[in-house]
Amino acid sequence: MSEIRSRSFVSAQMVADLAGVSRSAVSRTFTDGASVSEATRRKVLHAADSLGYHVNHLARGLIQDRSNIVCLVVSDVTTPFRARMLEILTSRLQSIDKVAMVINTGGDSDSVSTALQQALRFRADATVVLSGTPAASLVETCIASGQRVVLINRDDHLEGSENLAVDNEAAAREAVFLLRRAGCRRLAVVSSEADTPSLVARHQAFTAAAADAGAEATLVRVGPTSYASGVEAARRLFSRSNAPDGVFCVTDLLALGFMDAARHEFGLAIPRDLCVVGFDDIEQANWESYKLTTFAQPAAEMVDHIAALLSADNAEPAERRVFAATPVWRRTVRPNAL
Amino acid sequence: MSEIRSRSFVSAQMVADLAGVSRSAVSRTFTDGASVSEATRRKVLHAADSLGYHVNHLARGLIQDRSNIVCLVVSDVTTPFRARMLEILTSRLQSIDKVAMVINTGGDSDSVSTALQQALRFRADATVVLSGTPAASLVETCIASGQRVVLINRDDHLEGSENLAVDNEAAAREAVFLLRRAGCRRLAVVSSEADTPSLVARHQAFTAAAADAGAEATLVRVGPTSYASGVEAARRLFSRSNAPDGVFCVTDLLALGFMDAARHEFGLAIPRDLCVVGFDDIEQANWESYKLTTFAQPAAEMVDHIAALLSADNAEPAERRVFAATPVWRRTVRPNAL
DNA sequence: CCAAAGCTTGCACACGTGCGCAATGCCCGT
DNA sequence: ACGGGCATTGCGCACGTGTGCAAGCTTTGG
Repeated sequence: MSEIRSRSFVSAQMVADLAGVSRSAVSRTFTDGASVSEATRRKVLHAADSLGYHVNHLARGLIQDRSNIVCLVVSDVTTPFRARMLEILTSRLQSIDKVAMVINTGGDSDSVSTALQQALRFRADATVVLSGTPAASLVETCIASGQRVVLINRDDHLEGSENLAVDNEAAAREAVFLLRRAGCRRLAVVSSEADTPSLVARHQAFTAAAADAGAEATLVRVGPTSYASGVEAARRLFSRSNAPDGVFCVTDLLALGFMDAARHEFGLAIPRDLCVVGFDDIEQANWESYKLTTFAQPAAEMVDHIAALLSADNAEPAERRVFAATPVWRRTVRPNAL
Repeated sequence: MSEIRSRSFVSAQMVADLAGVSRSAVSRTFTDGASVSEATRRKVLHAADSLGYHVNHLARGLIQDRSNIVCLVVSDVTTPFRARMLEILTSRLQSIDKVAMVINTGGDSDSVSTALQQALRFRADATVVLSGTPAASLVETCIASGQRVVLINRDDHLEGSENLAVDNEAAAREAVFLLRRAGCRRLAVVSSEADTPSLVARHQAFTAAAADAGAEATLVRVGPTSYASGVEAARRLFSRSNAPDGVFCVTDLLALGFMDAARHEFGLAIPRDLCVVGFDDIEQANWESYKLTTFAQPAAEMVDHIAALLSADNAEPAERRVFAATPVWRRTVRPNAL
């Protein structure tokens, strides 16, 4: 039984032959709003079902001016916040009859270009860049080809792209306010060495806001944006003299590592000895061991907005849309009245 | 400036015109192993670059017997283990020149069928089912059409599908052994109400192994497979008399919730009062607040195996491949010599 | 009973590509 | 010089689909 396994998808022609109608009738049966009589429609559906026919979306995408494919460019999917964006985006896209093609850029900007090329090659209707910095020239090509390009948390506004961002500055200012109201004297901000625009914006805004308030904030940047980096940041901050008592971590993941090290390696009590504020509101921030006070990114709203952008087919002028990050009060910052 | 935004991808013909060659030459330039002289190749590449040309993979997939698309059917992407599988799978697929199309089934088995239909419609080379139970008839259609179908942690061996599984029974037996060696007298196993075959296999094997060892194990099944369910399971187990002192949680996520509730709500010390064993070895299991002793699923090896399956084009007889889950020793089980 | 109008249906073209086939040009050995 | 072999090139077909157009059929109104 060494039969050759070759592709043998059933085509509309085969369905038409079995149903005794023309191929057009088959095509119309599976096209919304096309004119088919109920009788032939039933014949076609019956034949299609018994043959296991499914419309070839590759061929359909060749004819129509949309492939119903949306490319998601992302790196580091294991990061809880990214995973959540993926979760919401994929199911939301399906609800508007599109399908997600996920391209993992593995971090380096070189492969972001590769990702955009894949988006072009598969004639994606749109490309959503969740992480990484795309080459401007490729973005131009995408837009010139009629693709939509959605950039999330990028500073550089590329001509013709849609931009979503979170108001990092406001959140960072509010973090300073919360920590100082809790009575914290020595502030610090923990970030990573990644040059992600949103992370840089957060720690820069934090130090600026601290300076405005007459306080000084030490900045620590460690490795990648991970739990381990949070641990390492705590080691650096608490090994030196003049250790901070109020810390803003630009990411929940950093905050959780930071808290664990502060507690278990340095015996600090949170929020008594140390107040911590995070950013993202990942699921783990609400775990009993952490109960991290943090800023929630409105992931669902952002995805809704993206879905609306992709559904609307009018060539509206690309606008930058800013979302507010709202504080989620838990137990790592002392309450107002100290 | 109300110009209509219409799809205007550049085709091979346009490149050919600009380069002064035939369209075939353009096609061959972008086809591996085709015969093109260095001179025309350069002309074509130059023209393609200045026009922003990218091969249309939809059209290519129409001709060839492979689309280079692999469909990943998954639900609940935020679950750390699923996110890790996605992370590894997407990047591994890219390394063998395939691209991942992710279909989120949102849990219900109805949409698993929808997912398989999408895989058929986009003429995917293969479909990898990471979660959910696909309808047998649709799987048959996929295989009859020449698609590969890879099922992960499914019991029912569907004809023609490739099956990967983890040796849940062996791990569950070893969990019993570890807990009894640590001196635990009253065993329990925490699972969810989901009918995922692998989870059911784990808790069934655990109770069976416990019975073999002359011990009895209480089984608690709570809601979905989540952190919150672990919390709830702990509440149920420790509110009753005869509380367990050795618990196997069929998932790390359950274990972490279970530990947090045991510690913070019931004041138990781990591993002194209570030993806990998990399964999956997600990143959070290694966090300082948990340091969970668990069984590691060999995600990378499984993905390598999938990649090998998809690269090989021989129609080898579908075989069920079982991977061993190896114990990762951390700090939630008392060491051997008590 | 007839004309007009509406609904269905089949034909044929187009989408962008890979590849088989034949033709052309070039190089080399005798 | 000449024939044979080889690399390169262009032509044209095929892939599976959506859709405009015209023809056929059915219904309706008078």
